[in-house]
Amino acid sequence: MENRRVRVRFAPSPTGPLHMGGVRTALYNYLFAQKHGGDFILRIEDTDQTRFVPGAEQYIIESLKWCGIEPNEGVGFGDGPHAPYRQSERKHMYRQYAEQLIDSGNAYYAFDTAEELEEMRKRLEAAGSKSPSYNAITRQNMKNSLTLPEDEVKKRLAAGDPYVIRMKIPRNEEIRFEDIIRGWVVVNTSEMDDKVLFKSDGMPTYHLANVVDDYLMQISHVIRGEEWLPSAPLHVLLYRSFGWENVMPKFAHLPLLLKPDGNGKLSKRDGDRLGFPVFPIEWQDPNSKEISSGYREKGYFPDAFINMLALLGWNPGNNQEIMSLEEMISLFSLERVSKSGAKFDPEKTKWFNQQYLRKRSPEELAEIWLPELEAKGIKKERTYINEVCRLLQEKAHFIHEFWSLGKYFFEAPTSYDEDVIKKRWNEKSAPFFVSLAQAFSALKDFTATEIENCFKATCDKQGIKTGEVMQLLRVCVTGVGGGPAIFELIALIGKEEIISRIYTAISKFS
RNA sequence: GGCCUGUUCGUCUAGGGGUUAGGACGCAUCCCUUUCACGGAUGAAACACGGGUUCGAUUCCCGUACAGGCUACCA
Repeated sequence: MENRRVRVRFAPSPTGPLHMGGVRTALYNYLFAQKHGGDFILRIEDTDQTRFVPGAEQYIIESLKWCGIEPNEGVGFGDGPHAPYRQSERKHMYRQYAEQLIDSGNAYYAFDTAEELEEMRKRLEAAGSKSPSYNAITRQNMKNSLTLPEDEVKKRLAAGDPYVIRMKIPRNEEIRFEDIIRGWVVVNTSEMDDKVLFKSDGMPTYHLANVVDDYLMQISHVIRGEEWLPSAPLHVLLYRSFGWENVMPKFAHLPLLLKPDGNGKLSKRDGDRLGFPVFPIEWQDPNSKEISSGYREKGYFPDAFINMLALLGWNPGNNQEIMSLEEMISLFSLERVSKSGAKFDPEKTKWFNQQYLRKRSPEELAEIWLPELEAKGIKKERTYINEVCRLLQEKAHFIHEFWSLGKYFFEAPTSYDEDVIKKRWNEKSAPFFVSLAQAFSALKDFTATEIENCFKATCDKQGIKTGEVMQLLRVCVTGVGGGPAIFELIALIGKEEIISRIYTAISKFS
């Protein structure tokens, strides 16, 4: 049991787009599995038919693929020995386990209607109960197979009366388990209620399906969000009731992702309000048609996104922050996951993207940028675009900034930085630029060093300090006051075009 | 309300009975670049509070406060 094969799962329900917190949960599962040479399974928990959202499952699969954290077993990633991996397709498997629990005295049939349950809650509240629930005490006053005569139960079942199966939580017992991240957690069963395990629609609830599937799929570690911590004791009890204690997975409950400002967990609303995506890829709600932005569409690199996410609640113990997936795998451990929730920081996310942008080769960047250029009708040799990318990559956080940062690589400026012109352009400027243009046209090798030498020589000849005209030159050829190394830029754009741009500027400002 | 979990710079975090409490993002100043960015340097900035335990607690224990999660025939 101690040396059992590591098998973990990510088990979302397809009720909407996958939130970045969910992506992080998937990531930690993936890292853990890879680290230990184990399996990572994607299981779709669609036991609630009323909350099914078309497209959500496909969205989850596509998101994981984009992030590069692919399960090696499960829905959308190839069937393994435990197929199917969609709980709706496993429906027929659960009833027998619920019945097994009834036979062993750990569960019972309950026939109460929604109205009767509501009535019970009201009654208990009126009587001053702090937490009105269906439990060891209150179940005695309800309609279930513990209170009804045996033949009435049989009659009701035979008649097809709607029923649920509830867990019979024992009285006053301490349930304890050791969470890898949080240590020992102890809960008394008197705080727990008789949770529904099997619904009247013939589907299991999360609790039953989750435990049964984890058992059947031989899951060794359950790594999930902190919101599951309160129900973990129920799951432990379930393993015990089934007699599966010796193969019960180890638990690790991850801290939550919190909103950047104020308090509370990160929600879709925060993204809208503060202007950042909370989803890995774009999602369109099938009903409202409302679109939620995604990191992919916003121009984030998947590895930058994943790197940022990995460090939100985990750190490798050294000061390294930029890590490839491979490095994360080798460094990862659940013991180094922090206990407290982490506020998401959109600014740092941009920084991560910048780091990855700078690490990319100009060729890779060009490849990504190309469609945008083509859409703009730009036709340039690939080597030229590569060079533009090389010059621009130090200046940007995102590829989509390239165009506004460097469109002058493709077309002459149409506007000029007025502040620079106003400050620097004087009666000596026009003659200087005329002689500079002439000197440029005489150059045989139009290279950065030759251009620089030529520029300095012209300054000397005209008795002008380089500082007086350097930025003017930049504005003349690019229209803007800042940018990449000026002489490299000029060399790249090319002699003829540069000379023409200089003459245009002279006529404009004189 | 009840139960569970948590609390180190504004944020992500390292650390851990004796430290100048370290790093990163962001911010500020300076250097580099006659630009912008990058890079470099410097700076402001934290152990929630109160009791214990101890020679000594930010670190261990207990309370309090605050925060979050859960409290469905949702997951």
